[in-house]
Amino acid sequence: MAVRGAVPEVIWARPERTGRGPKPAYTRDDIAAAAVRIADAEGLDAVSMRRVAAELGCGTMSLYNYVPRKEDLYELMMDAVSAEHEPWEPSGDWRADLFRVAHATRSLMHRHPWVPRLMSPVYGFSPHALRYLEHCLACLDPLDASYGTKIELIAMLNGVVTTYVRNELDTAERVRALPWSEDEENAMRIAYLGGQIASGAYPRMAAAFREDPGPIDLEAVFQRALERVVDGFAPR
Amino acid sequence: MAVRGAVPEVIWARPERTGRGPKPAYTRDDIAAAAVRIADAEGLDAVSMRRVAAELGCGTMSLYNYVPRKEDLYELMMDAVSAEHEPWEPSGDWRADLFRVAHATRSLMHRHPWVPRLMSPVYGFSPHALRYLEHCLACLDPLDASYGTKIELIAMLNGVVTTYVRNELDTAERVRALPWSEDEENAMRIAYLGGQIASGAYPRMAAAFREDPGPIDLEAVFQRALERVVDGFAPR
DNA sequence: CCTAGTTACGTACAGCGTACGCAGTGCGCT
DNA sequence: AGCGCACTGCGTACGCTGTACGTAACTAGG
Repeated sequence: MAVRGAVPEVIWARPERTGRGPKPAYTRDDIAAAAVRIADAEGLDAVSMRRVAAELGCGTMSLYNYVPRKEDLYELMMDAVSAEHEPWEPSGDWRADLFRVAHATRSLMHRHPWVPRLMSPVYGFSPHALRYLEHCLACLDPLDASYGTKIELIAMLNGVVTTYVRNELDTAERVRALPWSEDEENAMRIAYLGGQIASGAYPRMAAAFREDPGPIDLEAVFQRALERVVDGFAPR
Repeated sequence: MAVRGAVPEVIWARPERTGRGPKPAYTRDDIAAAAVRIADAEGLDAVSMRRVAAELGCGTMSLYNYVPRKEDLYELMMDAVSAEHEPWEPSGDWRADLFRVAHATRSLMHRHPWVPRLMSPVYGFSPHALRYLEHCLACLDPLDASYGTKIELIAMLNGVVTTYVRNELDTAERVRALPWSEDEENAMRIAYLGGQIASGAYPRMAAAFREDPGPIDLEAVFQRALERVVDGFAPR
């Protein structure tokens, strides 16, 4: 009896090729790459089984031979982008190495703006995600702490990076679903916010808006956030 | 000419009642409460325009008189749960007050497990979200820092709380969409992870798993994370 | 060689967001 | 007072989604 449809099994435990029957026309990498290409160009919501199949040039239902559920397609996508994280030799300065990893993750998310939306611990155990985690732990070898603490630190740093970049990209990613332009979206939100502030109901918010911050350097704000998190864990 | 369908306007700027025509049968609060009830009981994906209309006892398209787009329904839901955040008189100990806010947010998310998935800066400017933000700033009055820094701190703390609770609830929320049970899901992931670790390709991960952490106290891990973030901002 | 298991793919179904048309209602203006 | 218009309520319909299922072609193991 052939295994049809979804079955309780991680996609990575499924062999790509079993030996019997015709040779598969595509690899998992082909499929993941096609899905990533669509998500990069048209947003995550454009990634449908039909659309990916069309991108590959096969029938919709053929895709289900490779990917039992849409959820598994997301898992392939997240693993594919994790593969962009090429591990390097740790320098011995764990703090600097951690910052380097964080900046690499941020730029990865800028290349693939849908990643923050998909970020979840359940995708943290794909082959390339494990390689990434192992590399982070290698960077932390010089730090004298338990693995439990190190993993807490990595999780928190990843969380902060994700949150931060999500805030950077959120409107940009969601604007695709809007029936109007990003400018109109921003204009209307600012107009409403201005009205609320002017109402006097939120005096501290009003004061915050009056405070002149000077030019905002997103890169600097990000770096500052990273340093604060790391300092909270291991004060210098 | 009547305003039909979506128009570039925040839902909060739309008056609930304009004076002309028959009296609306429902208030925004009714609608938000119905949607929240469904999301709490059956998960966020069960919240569809049809389902909410059915819950209210009206035709699907009648809902569009109140809520121009589904996105606005989410905005109503997020404001409705923000309203559960009743501001209190700050104690003068901003650190303790911040922790109290964070714990309240965490327990709110446990009551409404779909909140982390919806958490986004764009919902941060609804009436009750503004009230919440103003209250956080009030708690930070004793802290000698610019409003810019204070807002960075609040944003980071909220981000950490969201990330943390999302990790707690993620599988539980997503298990509803799975064609198998949560136990099977966990079992298969652990089985795969165990195999990978045993392969020897991830020595530090393997060491981390051999390390006996003793009983894990989620509450303590959470509190520790909060303290680390706050310490990173304002070392004692 | 045979046959079981696999690939490929068309059809079909239930559900989604929502555009549009029309009937009925009651406020505001003349 | 009464006309007209803005509004509410709602049924229908369109294009989209994930995916269950049936069928035909193919190929490797016994």
